[in-house]
Amino acid sequence: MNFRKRTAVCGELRPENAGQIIVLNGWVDSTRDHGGVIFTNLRDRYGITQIVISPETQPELAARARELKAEYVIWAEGTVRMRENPNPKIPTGLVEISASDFGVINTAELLPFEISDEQLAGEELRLRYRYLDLRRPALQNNFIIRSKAYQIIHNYFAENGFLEFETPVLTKSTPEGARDYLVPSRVHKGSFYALPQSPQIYKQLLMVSGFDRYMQIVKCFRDEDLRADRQPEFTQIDVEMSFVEQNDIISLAEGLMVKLWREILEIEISAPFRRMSYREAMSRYGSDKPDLRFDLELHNITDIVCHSEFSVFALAAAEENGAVMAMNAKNCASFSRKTLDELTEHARKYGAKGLAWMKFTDGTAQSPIAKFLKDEEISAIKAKLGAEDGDLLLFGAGNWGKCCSFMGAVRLETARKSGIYENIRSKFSFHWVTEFPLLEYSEDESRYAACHHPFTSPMSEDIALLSENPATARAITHDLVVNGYETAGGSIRIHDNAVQQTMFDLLGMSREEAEKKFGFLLSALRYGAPPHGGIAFGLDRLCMLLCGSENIRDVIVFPKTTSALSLMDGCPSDVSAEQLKELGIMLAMPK
RNA sequence: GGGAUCGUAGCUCAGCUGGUUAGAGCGCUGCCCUGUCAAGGCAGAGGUCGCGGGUUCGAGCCCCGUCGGUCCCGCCA
Repeated sequence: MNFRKRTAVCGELRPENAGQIIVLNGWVDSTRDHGGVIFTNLRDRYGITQIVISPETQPELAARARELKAEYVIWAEGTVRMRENPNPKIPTGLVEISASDFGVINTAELLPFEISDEQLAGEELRLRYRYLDLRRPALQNNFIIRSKAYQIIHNYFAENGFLEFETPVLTKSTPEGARDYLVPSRVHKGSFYALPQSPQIYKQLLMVSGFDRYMQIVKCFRDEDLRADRQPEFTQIDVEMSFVEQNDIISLAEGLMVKLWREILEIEISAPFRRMSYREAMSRYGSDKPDLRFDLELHNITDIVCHSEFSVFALAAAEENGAVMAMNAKNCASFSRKTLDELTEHARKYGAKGLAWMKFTDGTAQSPIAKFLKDEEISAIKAKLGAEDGDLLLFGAGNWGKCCSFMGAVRLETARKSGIYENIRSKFSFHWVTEFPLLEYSEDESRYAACHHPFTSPMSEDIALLSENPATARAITHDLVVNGYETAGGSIRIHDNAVQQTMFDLLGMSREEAEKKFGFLLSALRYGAPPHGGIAFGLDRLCMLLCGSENIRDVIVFPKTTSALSLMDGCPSDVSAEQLKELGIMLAMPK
């Protein structure tokens, strides 16, 4: 043993410990040498404790203390005592350790950046040295929260009679959904496993097996481009239940949210959460995952402007599924021309051709399109949107769905630009979006694709629509939206083989193909499948919200960059020719 | 696949319209200092301006390409 083992940690000492002789282990956070007195802050994951050495009475100790550098690992023994000058900024700030001895356990080279939450180094550098960045108290706190969440989740589901399973990671590639990560088989050259996008089919099969209540905290993999809230490998809380209807799944999920927020943040959130249909979410907020911490609702003014002389409005209104949508940005008449241009540019990114605006000041409407609108049209619009002096109205026109979604993007951007965002940072909103369309038509592939996944049950009242007008059929789905993030999603599944076959038919999948890809599931559905459904939570996004972060990398220990690289270990990387040969793989694109 | 933006000292950044020897704060090194906690004072070291090419009498700055970070669109059952 080359060090004195700690008898306390750096975050725990308080005035009541005064007089005790203790030993601390930790990292040198900083040293302040005043000549006549030397202070060293020792840090571990529990906190920071100040150690004091007095050169006058401890010349040998002081000489060694002057050799200490940032991030050395040391042990220090001493007496806890009250400080002459307390530091109210840290929990241990009332006490300090008067050192009697210390030793260096390990030295550290000069770090590539300072371990500090105050001024962050570039993210590229911090990712390259992720193990050092993870020493930062703010990041450590995120993983302490994440760890608490694991415990709460396991307990919650255990208390509710759920069994935990581990489903395979080497699985079968399926045609629907995201791009798969593939793993070549050595034994069967030319064949591949896929890493799971989610354990969807396995959990359904466990229902057929009679396990009734399944849960798993599980890694999932999707080979798609990254975002601030999306990583190629991420963690789901995967849940499936038998003999249930949608309400059972929803209330179970609500119970978990209440418990997480209560036990981690000491915030009481009220359940049941508000529910709205997909159609309502799209038409009122322009998003299937609206942020309901603020209003800025969209209004359909197609009826008011359908005969307008402003041709953009009139043409959109005349179009099939066309619409003119408007939003009242309260008190935003002060937006500059530049800000309005930026909003328009933002709308264009989401497929808008343009964005019209109208400001109300001193009782008059000021707008580039005012000259095309009749007074009665303007006053009808004003009345419908409740516009008053100081308000800014924003208008979008076009296909209803597209129009709603770019206006939804404008809604969020307006919230950011108006300062609404600043006031809602510490708020939380939870709500459900249900009744998603079962299918959406893919222009690219000239066929329907499942909105959720191909095993999602249609609403019973919409089953007839599957043959008449598939695009209008709704599914029994439930998405949990927290602060505008899709935090969980699920559905009641098809437990009837005939309905499942109908789905595959609609997806343009031949009987042979369906049999080849999903035959095992179709078989299972013929051997006594209970009605079942479930939900999967994005654990990383949940943790991000609990940590008050807007970036998923803050809650993933070793994340990838936007280009899916791991800067720390340098993957993905070359493999040897021997490895490739063993797998029967030849590269078509040698570097 | 596309758009925006960034890359200058170990770190965070400034660097004007292209013009002499590229700056600041922090950190680092040395010295001083008895109560700091972003300690303070004095002195010092430290630069392939991401990389490659081009324009120009002259490029950190302009142009083309490329690599990397971030954010977004598409994509993400």
